[in-house]
Amino acid sequence: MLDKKFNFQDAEARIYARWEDGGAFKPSNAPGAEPYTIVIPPPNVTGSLHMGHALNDTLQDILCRFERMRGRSVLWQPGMDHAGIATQMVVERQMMERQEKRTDLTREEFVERVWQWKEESGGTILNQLKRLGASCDWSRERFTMGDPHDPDDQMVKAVIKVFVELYNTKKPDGTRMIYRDKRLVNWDPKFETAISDLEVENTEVDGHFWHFKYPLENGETYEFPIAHDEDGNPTTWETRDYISIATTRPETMLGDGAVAVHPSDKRYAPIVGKNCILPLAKRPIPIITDDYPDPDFGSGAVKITGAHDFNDYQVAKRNDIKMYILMDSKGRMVDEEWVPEKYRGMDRFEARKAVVTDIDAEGNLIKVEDKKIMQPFGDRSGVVIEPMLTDQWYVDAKTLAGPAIEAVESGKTKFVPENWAKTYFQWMRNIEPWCVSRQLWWGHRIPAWYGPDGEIFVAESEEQALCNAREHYDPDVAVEISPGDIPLSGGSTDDDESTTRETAYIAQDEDVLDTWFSSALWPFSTLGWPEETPELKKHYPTSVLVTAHDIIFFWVARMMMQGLHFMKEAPFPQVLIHGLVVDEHGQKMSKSKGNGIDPLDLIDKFGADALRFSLAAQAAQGRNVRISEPRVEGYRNFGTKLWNAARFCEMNECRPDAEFNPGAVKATLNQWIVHEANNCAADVTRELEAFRFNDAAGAIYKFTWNVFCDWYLELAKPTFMGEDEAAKAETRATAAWALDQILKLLHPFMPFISEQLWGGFAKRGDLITTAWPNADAALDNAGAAAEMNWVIDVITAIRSVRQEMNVPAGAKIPMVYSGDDETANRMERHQGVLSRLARLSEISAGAPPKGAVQIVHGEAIVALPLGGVIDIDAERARLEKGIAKAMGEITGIDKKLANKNFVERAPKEVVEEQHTRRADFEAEIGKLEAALVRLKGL
RNA sequence: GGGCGCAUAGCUCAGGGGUAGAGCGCUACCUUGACAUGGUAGAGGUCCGCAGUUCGAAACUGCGUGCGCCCA
Repeated sequence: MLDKKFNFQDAEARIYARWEDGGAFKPSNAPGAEPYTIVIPPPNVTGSLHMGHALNDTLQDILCRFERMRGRSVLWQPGMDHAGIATQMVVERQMMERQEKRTDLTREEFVERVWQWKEESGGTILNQLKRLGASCDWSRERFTMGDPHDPDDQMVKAVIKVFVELYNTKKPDGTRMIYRDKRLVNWDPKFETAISDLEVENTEVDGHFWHFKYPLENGETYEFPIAHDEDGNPTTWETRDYISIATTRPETMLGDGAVAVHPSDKRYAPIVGKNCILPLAKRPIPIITDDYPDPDFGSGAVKITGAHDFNDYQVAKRNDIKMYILMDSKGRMVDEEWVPEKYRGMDRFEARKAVVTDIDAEGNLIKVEDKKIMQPFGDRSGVVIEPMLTDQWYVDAKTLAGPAIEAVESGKTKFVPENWAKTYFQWMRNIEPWCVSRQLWWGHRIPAWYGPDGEIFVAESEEQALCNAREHYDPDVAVEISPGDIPLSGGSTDDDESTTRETAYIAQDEDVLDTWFSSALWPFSTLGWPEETPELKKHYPTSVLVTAHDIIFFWVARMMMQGLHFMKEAPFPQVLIHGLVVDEHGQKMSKSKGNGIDPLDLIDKFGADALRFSLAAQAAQGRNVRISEPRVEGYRNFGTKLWNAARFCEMNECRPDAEFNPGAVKATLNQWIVHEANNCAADVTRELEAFRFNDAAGAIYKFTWNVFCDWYLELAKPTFMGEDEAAKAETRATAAWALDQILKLLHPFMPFISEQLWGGFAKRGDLITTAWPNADAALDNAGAAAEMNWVIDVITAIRSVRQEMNVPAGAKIPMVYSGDDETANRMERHQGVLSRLARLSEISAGAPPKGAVQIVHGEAIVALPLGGVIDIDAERARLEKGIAKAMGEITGIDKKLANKNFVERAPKEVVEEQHTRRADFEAEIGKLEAALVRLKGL
């Protein structure tokens, strides 16, 4: 006997272990099983499960379980990425607590610490995924940094190979697919590394707008208009010996290389081409024209700081303006001649204050305005990002993007919903060179070595780099790896060498690769690439990628580019973009808002099944998922409902029968539930195939609760309690079969409770690997459906009137019906359930007795003689309300039918339908009016 | 400034050229032998506004309003 409720706390871990130990998560080797593959969007090794993961992984698990039951050879490939900055940050913070600094250690020692940390505390998220029920093949777990104990780890090999191959690929113009360049990057002064655009969060903050005077060189003056008439023509001028500029970042003025105005701006025409003197630095800089300045904004003149502003950088490049680097890696003013001594070494914010004060002291501060400004922050560090001119490695993303765009344009890869293709195209078509170097210690070290002459040797190994270098240098020169960090130029003879050969020392690049550089290879590196493994052959391309839209740029785009380049085929034919998980008010969950809900808490409280079902049931395409406790609680209740239905089945000895043939049942009730279950299977299958998780979940929910529990089991009760052993046996077997259908269809959504109930009834294989129920048109039975729906409607109508007439719920009352032969037959056949569910004392045929409440049900009239208890006024009102409603419908229909255009142009069936409806309402009114007449006869 | 999306019951949302739906909440009644994490019945809607297409628009198109998100 089942307990009163499902004890998920005990069951979940036990069931999960059984699946895993039984090998259910491994791709099957069944002959003919088509592969079905999903690579997990690798969570960050430092991360823990949040709602976004819960949704993402629930949807993937639903698909995997669904396809596994459909007989596919399913591989859900799990693993994590090494999250360069985040991980380094975590380990450094841990060291800080012990009063240690990263720089106290050598690079090797620090990296060793990171690995140690990973062993001890990394990857908690993977265990959390197990609690969610994720059916990943854990034996294939991969990590973007590879396995440190395996010198031949191909996760590492893959990254190096990709880098080297891209470097060695020269385009027709002679440039390489990976190259080194000096460009403006987002610099994070806290982590002292470049970061990607996507790791920058722009936030509006309260700032200031400082207006400065830049005096003209040699005391030049010009007439500047200060008043205009209605047509905008200047009417008053003043003589100026300066140009007015404004900035939100005053400290950058020390790096100005020019002042730009719009070529059409007449106000400044007289001084274009002349110089002004940069305050403080006392450097003459030119006044130039460029389309960038907006004449209507501020003074219309813009200072150009090419090395510290993305817009200015473009202007400076266009106009060949000198760029002055102002800050070091920590954001402190540099010790360079163009920075006045006073500011050197100052922090950038300190320098800002000093610059403003000093310009004011010079009399060149015009005014300060309060202004909302968009400020870039590092999403990990939280500090203000500084645009900086640095040397970095770049991937020629533009070239890689070509095939990636084509794949989506041609439909080889489809976004679901397809709207997201626009976002993808917008990003891809405007793609910038991809900066892949990071100034960190944790990550894949860039396989590039520098020689003393600046020559770069990119190679898959140190040995190969040496080899390349030996070819490059004069045969007389010995080539060795530099013992220090910096390549030693030339060098003297070695002490212990008897030769007098010169030695060229080469040294490896200090930097590491962007984490996404390795994540981009995930769909093939995890399958064994660059080896030609059987897994790679079988599971690439994967079947679908499931992710939220916020990662389209980060990851989807990059996997498309690398997959197409190295595998010559897109990594997935479909990209399913699901919504974000937000709180019950629609707000994005975030730590700072404190509105985050921990999925583990919900699992503890309501079980993994309830959480999963909540997420799936709300995962409508194009919508965010709002999660709230009451909702999850509701689906926990759904599980309990199912549990109790199963318990009821058990009590009534409904045992699954392997020989049972649903197409051969005799009782209408059983034919009907077979029909309904079959429809449900069709619905769930269709919706899952189309990624409409909410509709799939809705279909199984409705069938379970509103069809099977509310009606089938109730309608079956008289049979279970009756004497007809044959009917009892058939109904028992049918109930067991229908419950089995429910368990199978529900399994992808609620794997634990379904598996538990499946195993609770009979000794048979695990549900997880049981065949999915395919809909079978032969099981449709419209006749049975019509009859049972009629029964249900009669019961509902009687119940409704009982409540309305305040008949005590427990009281049994007689019913008298009149109608045609079919009605009589149905009343006869279903009298048991009618009397039970409508609480009738007897059922008889005949004219409605006096003093009876009368229900018009299709062609039949169901009368309930209530004797003295009936309130004649209330009954009259009830009947009149029914008449009024039907008349209202008829009025509407008549209006349509009176419209010539409708009758002539609407499809025949639609017109016909209106006639039928009208006749039905007409008949109903007739019956209701007759009922009124009888009522008056009381 | 560019792009995307949303507006349907008190709340959260499905739906979709002809007849308006769910969950939660609310009201009343019910401890009937699976289930009170339950049952039965009910109240509740100018489907944001305006115009167009159409025989017919809540649905399709355009404009407007309001609210989100992304990119500059």
